[in-house]
Amino acid sequence: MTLPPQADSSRPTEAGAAPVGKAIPEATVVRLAVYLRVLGQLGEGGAETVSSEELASLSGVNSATLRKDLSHIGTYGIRGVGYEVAALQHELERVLGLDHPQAVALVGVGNLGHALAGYGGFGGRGFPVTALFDVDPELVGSTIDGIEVRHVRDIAAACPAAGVTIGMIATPAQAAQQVCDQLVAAGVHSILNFAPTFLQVPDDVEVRKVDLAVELQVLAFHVAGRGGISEHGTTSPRVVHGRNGSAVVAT
Amino acid sequence: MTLPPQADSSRPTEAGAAPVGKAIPEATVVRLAVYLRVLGQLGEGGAETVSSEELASLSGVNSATLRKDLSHIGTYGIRGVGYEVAALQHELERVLGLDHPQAVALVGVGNLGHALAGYGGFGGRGFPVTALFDVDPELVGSTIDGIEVRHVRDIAAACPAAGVTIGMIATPAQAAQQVCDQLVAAGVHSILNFAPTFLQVPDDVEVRKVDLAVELQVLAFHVAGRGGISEHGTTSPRVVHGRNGSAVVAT
DNA sequence: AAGTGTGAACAGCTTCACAGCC
DNA sequence: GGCTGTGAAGCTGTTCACACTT
Repeated sequence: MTLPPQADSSRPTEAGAAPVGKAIPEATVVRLAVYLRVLGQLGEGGAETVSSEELASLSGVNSATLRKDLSHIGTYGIRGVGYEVAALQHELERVLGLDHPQAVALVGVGNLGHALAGYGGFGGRGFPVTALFDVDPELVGSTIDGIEVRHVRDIAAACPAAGVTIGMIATPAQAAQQVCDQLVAAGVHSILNFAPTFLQVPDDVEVRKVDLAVELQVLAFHVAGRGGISEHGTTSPRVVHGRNGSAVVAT
Repeated sequence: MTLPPQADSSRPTEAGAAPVGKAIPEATVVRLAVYLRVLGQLGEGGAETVSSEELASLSGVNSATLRKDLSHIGTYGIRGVGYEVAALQHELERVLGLDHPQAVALVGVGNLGHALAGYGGFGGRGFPVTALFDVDPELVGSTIDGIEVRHVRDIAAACPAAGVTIGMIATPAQAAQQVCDQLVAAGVHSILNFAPTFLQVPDDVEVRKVDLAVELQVLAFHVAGRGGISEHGTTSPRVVHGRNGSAVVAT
């Protein structure tokens, strides 16, 4: 067994016709999502413009990093002033593909899955959960927030019908690969994996993983005394510390 | 498929006296946790030794990366043979600080928090949840899996008493910073943050973040067509595959 | 005066390639 | 012969520093 040695990070591959010239680094994409959230909070707070310094600080990154990130998507700042909150927000939404909702399918409605299904945050933010699957006879047929839980074997049929573009796997590890294969067969090319296993997928499928056990173990490592300390993020930024206290975010 | 990485880096800072000579890169620590899981599976399967090639492939990384990672913690391989599964497993547990349990406090027992509290996986893996907190009067006083939910204001008193070393924040964004400050005041130096906000903490506190909205947005970006495609991991590794497993879903 | 955009320096992590040991 | 351990090379992403704009 072996595999394609692919090894890179950002790919030069241009899959679609994006209005952007070059490829955007993965690390940058992650931060763009963070900036977008902060911009939303700033907008609610009534701010019209923000400086790179301020936006960076609220996002937990270095201001040079932020400016470079934004330079990847074009130039939307005003020298001497900063960025227009609303304009930048819309631009980021467009780049991230949030201008139209992405239907999500959730497989595995056990403990964690059930919580994810009921987690209102998704639907409101452009990620409506439109399909639920499980194998447990007790669950299949029941409904959660108005969505019926169907049997995993229906994935191939139900996902396309529901317009699903993103799949979330919250099953036990042993089942994850199989479920993943079914999602892929159903045309789902983006998967968020909560199961503690490495998923093998074709080259045109994107998998992101959230592994709670690993997160805790990394923290344990730091508790044990080794390692430096800083604000890392799984998803988040680099380091940077801030100052303790002050600066409260609006939300 | 491929994949890059992550989001964080490492710090040179040496916080404690570890038996290891140099500092271990953050990226390496994350992968060590992954290797440990795979070793556990191999051990259950009866394997005595593994080659770097096999372990790497099952973990989704390049074999050279794996060997370099292990070289950071000393030399436990046998040239011409591979690694002893059990020995390496114990060594990794030791390095990650898993030889004694880390008590976890969970703040925010709403939707997600409740699922995390009930998620049996933690206690069994050395991370017993020993304290729960919330502000909702409906929840305070109730018990989940035998643990009483206490009011957030008791954090400072209850955490030290329960021997808490790791805190998990699953509150709404607006409350997160305040809760974080209280955990820090209670002596908790390692925090796993599920709230969508950047937490400001003193230099000696480690924060890791899990942001579901960001994960979905990054996936949306790929659905939208930009970006290369690969197996990324929030937490996870690089590439390479494992084998397709059979097994049925159990939930 | 203030703040963006960016070339260039820097740092860290990954991969190669091979010497050395079993 | 097979496989680990590791110096060296290659990359990617981050940070600096400053020219340029408003």
